[in-house]
Amino acid sequence: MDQRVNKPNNQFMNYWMVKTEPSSYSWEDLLSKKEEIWDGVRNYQARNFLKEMKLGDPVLVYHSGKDRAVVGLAEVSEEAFPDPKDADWVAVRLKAKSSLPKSVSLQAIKEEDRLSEMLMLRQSRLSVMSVTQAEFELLMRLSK
DNA sequence: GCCAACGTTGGC
DNA sequence: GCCAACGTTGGC
Repeated sequence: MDQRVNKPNNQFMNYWMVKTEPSSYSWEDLLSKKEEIWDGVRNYQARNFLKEMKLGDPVLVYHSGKDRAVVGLAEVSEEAFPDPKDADWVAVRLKAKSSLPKSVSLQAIKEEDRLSEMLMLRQSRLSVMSVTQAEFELLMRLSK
């Protein structure tokens, strides 16, 4: 089933999640910088997702490591372009939107049946992944 | 600190 | 093309 939804301008909108290890780059870093090139992704599946990202798509930011929680909401502010460090790969630009009022922990995600199919659970090592509209909306509700 | 799950590399 | 060895990620 196609989980995408029409935007007013008739383009498809997708929902995404990116993982980051806060000790190397945190949500707070993105918040204070407002915008950042999201590069360094060296996995083919993740690269394919980066290439599918469209301007304005919502992007959830997840902290791996000690935090293990979805902490912030960003959006795609520039679609895929060659990774400045290695043109065989791609990067996007992300713009911080808002911190989640309440972060959603990995544990909370695991305890929620309706999130049991999430890619982040099925493929725990993937650092860029798609999120269905239903999953996105439920996560946003859990963050309030 | 350990380990499972992957992904990559290199010998054959 | 197979597979063992190795490196990395990320949860526990």
